[in-house]
Amino acid sequence: MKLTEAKQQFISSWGAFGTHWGINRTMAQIHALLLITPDPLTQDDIMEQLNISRGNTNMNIRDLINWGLVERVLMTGERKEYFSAEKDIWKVVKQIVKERKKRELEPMLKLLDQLEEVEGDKRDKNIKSFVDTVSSIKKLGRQADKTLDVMIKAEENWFVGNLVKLFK
Amino acid sequence: MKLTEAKQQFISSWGAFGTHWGINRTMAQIHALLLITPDPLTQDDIMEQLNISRGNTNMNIRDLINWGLVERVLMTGERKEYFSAEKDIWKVVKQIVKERKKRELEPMLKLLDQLEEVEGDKRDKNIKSFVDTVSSIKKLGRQADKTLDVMIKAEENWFVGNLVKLFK
DNA sequence: ATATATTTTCAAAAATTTTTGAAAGTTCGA
DNA sequence: TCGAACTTTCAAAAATTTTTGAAAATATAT
Repeated sequence: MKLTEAKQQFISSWGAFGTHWGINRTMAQIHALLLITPDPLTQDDIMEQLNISRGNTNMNIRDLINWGLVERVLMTGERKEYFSAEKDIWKVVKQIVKERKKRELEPMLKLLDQLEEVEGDKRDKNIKSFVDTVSSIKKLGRQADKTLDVMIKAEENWFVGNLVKLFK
Repeated sequence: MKLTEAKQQFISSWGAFGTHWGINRTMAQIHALLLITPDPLTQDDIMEQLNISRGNTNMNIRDLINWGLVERVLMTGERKEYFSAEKDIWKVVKQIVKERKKRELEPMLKLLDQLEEVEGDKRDKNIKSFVDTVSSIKKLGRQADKTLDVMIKAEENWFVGNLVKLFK
């Protein structure tokens, strides 16, 4: 397979992949493009390579920056802004985990705390079933939260080494 | 908070939560409803409680069954089909992990294998950057794949106990 | 076998999300 | 201060996803 074709494949699969994770196709594609491009790219480069409009490009780059996955790069003597993606995949994964934890897991745990305090007789079958479900989700959620905290701080070696040993 | 309100909140948040994970709102809501309802429900019960059409209900129940999260229950002497969700959250999580691994992670790893074999001189900066990215994603992906395999087989106690100790 | 209850399908409609592109805003050198 | 280069915004259009509901298919009781 030729490089051009391989790149194309990677970008398009990464985009499709993203949609299974609540990330829009274009955002994932821009990320993919920046991941496999050694040098920083401008908005125009990205627009051209992915065939998307200026506005779309701009918005999705902004999102990627908010996610901490892409950064603006200033080239000396150049007026245009350049963009480049973090290439260390372990760092990328940790960053995504960190953000999703903050955006999704933590608010969910907060809500579950409230729901657990539902009024009424705990012997009522309906109340019991509700509280049991909420409690067990909360318990697992808290556990996951702690586990992810450690993961976020860990080095890749730690993950690949220790954890895997444990699993044997 | 009253039970009715708490249930409503849970269902609607679970639905919103689902959309961040590429799952449609209704499917997540039906799942939530079945999780907190002690007895199995019929299609009509679900339609009524969530205010959705018959077709929509039917399709999403089918999806939930395909995901292995809901099962048909036959009530003796009843003609209608009833549905009930697995209530053990650890089992639910494992089932979801298992399915997503099969549907997403494994095909992605297969693709990366192919992409890694791109033609050309590895000293070319563009080829090198591409191959490096693909390889490192593959490496981490394979690791995750193995780790998830162990997790799928594990008991909840193992997760809550051993893993957490390791993390301290 | 027929009538009735129940489930499934799927084309069209509705809702939602994404994309576009032109206008407004900003930055910066001369 | 002006004007060109560049970036950002956002209402409208396009694309995509989800939902509806009525018709078709299937199952069951009599």
